[in-house]
Amino acid sequence: MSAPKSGRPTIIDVAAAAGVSKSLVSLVMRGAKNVSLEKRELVLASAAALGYRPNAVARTLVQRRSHLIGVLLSDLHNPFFAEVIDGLQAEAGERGYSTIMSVVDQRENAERRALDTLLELRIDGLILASPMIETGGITSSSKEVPVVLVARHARIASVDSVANDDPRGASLIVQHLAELGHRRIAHIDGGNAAGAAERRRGYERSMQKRELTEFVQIVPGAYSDEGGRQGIAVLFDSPTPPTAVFVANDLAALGALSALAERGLRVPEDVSVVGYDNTSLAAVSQIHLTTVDQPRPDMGRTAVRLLLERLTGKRESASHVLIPPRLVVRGTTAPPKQS
Amino acid sequence: MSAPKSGRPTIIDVAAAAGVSKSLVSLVMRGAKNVSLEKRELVLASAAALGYRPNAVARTLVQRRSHLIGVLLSDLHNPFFAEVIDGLQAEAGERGYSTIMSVVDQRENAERRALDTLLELRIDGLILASPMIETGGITSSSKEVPVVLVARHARIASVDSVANDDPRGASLIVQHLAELGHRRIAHIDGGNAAGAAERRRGYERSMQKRELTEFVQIVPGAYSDEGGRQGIAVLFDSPTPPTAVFVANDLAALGALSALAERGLRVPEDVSVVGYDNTSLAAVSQIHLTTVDQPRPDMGRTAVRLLLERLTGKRESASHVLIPPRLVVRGTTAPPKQS
DNA sequence: ACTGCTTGATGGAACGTTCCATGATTGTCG
DNA sequence: CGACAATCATGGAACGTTCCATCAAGCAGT
Repeated sequence: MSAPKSGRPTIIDVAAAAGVSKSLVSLVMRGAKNVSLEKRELVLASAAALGYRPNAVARTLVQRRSHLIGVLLSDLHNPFFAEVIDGLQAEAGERGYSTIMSVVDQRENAERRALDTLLELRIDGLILASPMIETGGITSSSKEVPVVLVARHARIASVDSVANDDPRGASLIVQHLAELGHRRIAHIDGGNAAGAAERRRGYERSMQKRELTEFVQIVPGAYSDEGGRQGIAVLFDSPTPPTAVFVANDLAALGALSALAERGLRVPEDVSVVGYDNTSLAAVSQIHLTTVDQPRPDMGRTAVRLLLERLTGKRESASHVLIPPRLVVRGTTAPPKQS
Repeated sequence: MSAPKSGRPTIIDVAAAAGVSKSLVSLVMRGAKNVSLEKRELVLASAAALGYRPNAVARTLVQRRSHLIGVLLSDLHNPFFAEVIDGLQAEAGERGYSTIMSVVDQRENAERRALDTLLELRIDGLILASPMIETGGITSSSKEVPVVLVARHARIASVDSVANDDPRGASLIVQHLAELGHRRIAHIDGGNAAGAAERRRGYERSMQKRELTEFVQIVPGAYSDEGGRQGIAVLFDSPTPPTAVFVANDLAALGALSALAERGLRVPEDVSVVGYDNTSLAAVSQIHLTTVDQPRPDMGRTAVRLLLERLTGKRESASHVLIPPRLVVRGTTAPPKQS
């Protein structure tokens, strides 16, 4: 009630203004119910008048929990993660948690530093949407807070994970193409990028199950424009080119489409092409690529759910969730040409 | 030295283990120089042995500053922001700040809530990469912490901003096309989306300056596939179609390309097309769109720099920075057909 | 009228740091 | 040799909350 005081008003200033104890102000701010209506309104009025804002830092210190979930993101450019984050953020919000994200760039130690920052802020849990981080860092973090890995299969027992069922996605593609009448279905793979091995394996097994083993043809590629181009070069310089190509991901599929166009081959009339990931690129009308969609928001939501199960002590053992993918048929697939 | 104590080790535990005062441990952890080598190593050894990690929450409370920059992001899907964030994060890191991001989704009050969370965490400054937030929210936040607006022109005196020089970008496009020999240069605009008015104005003025006023032709569109398609329909149903089209942004330019292809018009042989934004789409080899690039990482870096100028009290008045764009010539522009 | 219960309100300790004033030990210089 | 710095180390207050034990007042039951 004397000097205007510098800095932001605290609970104590509000208490003084309202003529009550700081404890009571605390109770009101937290919405406790054992407070008389009269005092509650008095306190709220004083708080509003002073422009009081609760200090989450002080609260975190005394409660020893922040209600904050840390998210480490390796790459914002990959539109894949944007939707994972959407789901993640929505689920966290509904459960009373906020998320704070740290994006990691390519520089040395950036991941380590970002991780330290998050852990020093005393986040309650950590979600890693980062394929690059080394296993050592993950396990050591998981000693301090629960950790969930997204979009990457984990071998680590102390850590939960949510990933796409890549073999299943590959099998959906083979099924679609086979049902259209294709038999010469080739695969341009993604090298050793995340999920590439699983997609390759899924393709192979699915071909075998359909007794198309003799038509299995895998050529090396990469998750890039160039990777797709090279794959097409190899496949269509051979004496027995395929009638359909399953390319490891959408970006590579675009490269494949370009390379086919340059060879004068029409899609889908001459060759069918399928990608993987259902990136925004695939939906563009000029491209209109048949591909496989992963329910990305679901993956984010599931990650939060797994984390909270650990936080509330509902589960002790690691849980590894596989999310089923979905085929999205667009304009790059059709029955094979009658020859 | 007695019971193992539950919870994480604190500075006091380290002090006890090393047989020194907590103040000394604090000095060592902060890298102060008035500490003997002997004690420094002793403290570091104990800290490592206990697995001590500094608690940023306690530090923030006593220092009354968090060294945290809050970033509010309206839309992760727009690849535009991904690179802004890259620059932002890099610059902040170099200046000893960490960033925490909150992504806002479409739900009611989401922005308000995200903003509150950030402010309650006592961030030192706020960067808004969010075209949707209402002006009222911005000004009231700017009373608590310095605020910088990215990629949106501000009329607010208390807030700094960094934006692209859209009129300049538009003029680069007109210049490029004019130098190729085009005179009938049309513009498909972006309605009232961010920057659209500036691009339209830039186009118009630049045409006038080159004495091409009689060829100015603006048709309504939108920042979308469909917007571009509609623009093409209007332009090429007219008796005097243009030889070149400047489309308001890349996505709309894609729609325009599709629509032109459907009409049997070749790009760039029959018509030249230019987009704006240099999104990853534009670089894809199948599209290879001539467009205008905004130095997005620079915009992020500049935003942080503006913020820190305010934080350190180096500047009091608002600063509004315009970043110059750059023309990226690819395969969708060529000299007009001789007719 | 006394006990015990409920409701509403309170003061003080605690959370894990940093900062400040001060203390102890040594070295330097006239 | 005494005074005075310089160097290294320390204890306690403060930061803004929450939590806990406690208390005052009112009320019901016997």
